[in-house]
Amino acid sequence: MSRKKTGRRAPTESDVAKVAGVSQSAVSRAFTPGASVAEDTRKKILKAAQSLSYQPNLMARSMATGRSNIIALAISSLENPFYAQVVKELSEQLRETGRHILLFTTSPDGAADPELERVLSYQVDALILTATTASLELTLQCQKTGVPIVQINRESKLPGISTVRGENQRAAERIADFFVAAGHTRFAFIGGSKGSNISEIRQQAFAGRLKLAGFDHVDVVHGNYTFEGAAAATRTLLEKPDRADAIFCASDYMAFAALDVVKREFGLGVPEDIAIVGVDDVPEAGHAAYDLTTYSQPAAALAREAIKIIDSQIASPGRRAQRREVRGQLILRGSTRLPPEGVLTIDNKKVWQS
Amino acid sequence: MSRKKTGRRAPTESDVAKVAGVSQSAVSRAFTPGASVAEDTRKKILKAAQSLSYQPNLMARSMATGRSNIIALAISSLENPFYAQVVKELSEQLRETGRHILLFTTSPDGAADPELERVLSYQVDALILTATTASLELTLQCQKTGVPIVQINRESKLPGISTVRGENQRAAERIADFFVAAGHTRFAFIGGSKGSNISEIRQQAFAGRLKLAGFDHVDVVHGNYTFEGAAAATRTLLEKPDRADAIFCASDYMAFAALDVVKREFGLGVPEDIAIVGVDDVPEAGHAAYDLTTYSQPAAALAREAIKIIDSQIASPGRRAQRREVRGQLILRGSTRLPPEGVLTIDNKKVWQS
DNA sequence: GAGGCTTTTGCATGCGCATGCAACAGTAAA
DNA sequence: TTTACTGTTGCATGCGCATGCAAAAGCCTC
Repeated sequence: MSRKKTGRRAPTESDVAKVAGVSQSAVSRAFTPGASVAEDTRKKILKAAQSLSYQPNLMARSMATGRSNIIALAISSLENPFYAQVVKELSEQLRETGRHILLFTTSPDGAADPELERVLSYQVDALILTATTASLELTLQCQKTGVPIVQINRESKLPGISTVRGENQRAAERIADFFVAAGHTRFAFIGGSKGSNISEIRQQAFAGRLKLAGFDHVDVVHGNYTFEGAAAATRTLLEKPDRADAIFCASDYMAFAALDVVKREFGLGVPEDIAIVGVDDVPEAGHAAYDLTTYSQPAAALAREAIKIIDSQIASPGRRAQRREVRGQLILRGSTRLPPEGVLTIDNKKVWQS
Repeated sequence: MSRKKTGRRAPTESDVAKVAGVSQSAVSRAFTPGASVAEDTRKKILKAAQSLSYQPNLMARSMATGRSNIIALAISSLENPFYAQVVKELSEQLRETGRHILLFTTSPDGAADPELERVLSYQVDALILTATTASLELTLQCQKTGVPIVQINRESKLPGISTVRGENQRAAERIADFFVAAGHTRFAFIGGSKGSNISEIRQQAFAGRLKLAGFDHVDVVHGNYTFEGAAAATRTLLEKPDRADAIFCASDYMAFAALDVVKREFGLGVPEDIAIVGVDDVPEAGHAAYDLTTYSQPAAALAREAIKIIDSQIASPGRRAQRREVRGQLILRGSTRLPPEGVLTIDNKKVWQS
């Protein structure tokens, strides 16, 4: 009876058509919003489809329409809760418009990943990169075929790549101001990888602002956005003779490592001996174990903007690449001491508005 | 010149064929390992493909072959680092065989998610569920069309669903033994959701084993596998008059919440006043901020087994559902006091071998 | 150089769906 | 009743690739 072992193939529109006594195209139209079908026949068709538990074959639909409703997401550092959050937000928000994510985990330096070049084989409607950057080849390919690329949290010199990010410049400056206001005098910065432009922007802004306040030196080390890397970087910092009393970390995740090392390995007090600030405001930053002061970078908003860009690029393919910034704020917790003024409580959170 | 604005369509096999001066089928064969093509023509074709930067259209290939090389992954609780790790492992291991993940984030009770029913529209080769369970309808659909389903870390009563899990029973019993050996006398269990069978298995095994040792009562609360939920559950526990001195949490992530509440909110000492043990051994458990004793459940191995099952089911579709267990061990850290004996140090980690 | 083989190639078709076009039915207006 | 539409339907085709089959081209052997 059955075609082959277990695998009788899934029902197709033709099967439904036969049952409903109509043509295959009628069935197709019944499932195409806005197509021309009489209400009666549509009902008849839907009933037949139901009885066969028919599901449209999206691959075939993609072939016919040239639109797959699949968005490729390339990501590194999934162990960093911030990026896990971004993935979750993107997935949920895309789902609202019936789209789904094809996941590519890559190295932090995505430009070096040949696997990623093959992403276009899947006929994805767009490409989102988070915590990675696109190679030149990939970018050209995408432009040629009209596939929008958006990078979240990584800048790009390449034209044709849109970007979404938090307030890097402003965050770094505010943190510098904040440290100064709280009376700190010796500063350090734990950056991501040396190649990460975002990290460098923060570093420049941080150092620049401190210079204005009369502090010429910032101790800079790199944690490569990993926990172990940041821990090692922190050790380097703390072993120096005139060690910092205020550390700005380029991500919360690295700040957690710094906290671990400062408190447990070196037995120093936070914030008495050393103040630590991160960026992102991941949920863990609010947990008692870390209780980290941080400049927020809302994942949901980043995801939303990225999707908006994609949609606008798909709607009008000629469109130029866009750059968007999402606002955040400095959220005060126990890893820093409070400056004498400027502390407000909003929505049950302490923030700093100098 | 150009077809439409920016979007000149991607080159196809026919385009390559024209350039190489062969037929489309020759091109197809050149890209099909094991197909019959002369070495010369293959080279000629590859060169032509290169010059056009041709990429095969995987949608079309899927249509023709009935195999998409896409695996659907449904997951909830992505904020739990354990599951982030599972995603990462699955992604990386699947990539080695040229397959990719189509991501579905769902609620913990996936069976209630109608969106997930549509997963088969994508013609995925298999379906992996982690931290969720499949509905009956979905299961039937999959069986009908021969798509294997594997659940990671969730049991299933439905036939036809394969499962992969850690040592739930054994973990719970070992932890019970361990608590007793360390001299604890009042026990509590913080479970996941009431519907989670895995959580219940652990609870039963934990309570059962304690009973054997003469302890009849275990305080049970539920944290729904969320941080906030576990924190609330812990508060409930600690407010009781004769509160526990040893808590077993059904996941590390919930254990972190418990630690936060115990230490900061109630100012109790860990492990002096209360010992806490989790399950998973996520990287964070080893971080100084938590330093959690836990029964490990290696994500890489879980992913590997899941993929093995999928492969075997794809290879021989008639195959029955499989159930596999991945071994772990009790890793001792600072959230528990050490029993007088049985403590070994292996690979720089303390484990308990009674 | 002819017959028998193997290897290589092209032709034709199908996968499941969308869609332009023509045929058709139904309705209202003349 | 005829005409002019509007709204529905089916037909035919194409999306890009894989593959069975037959034709063609080599290759060997005698």
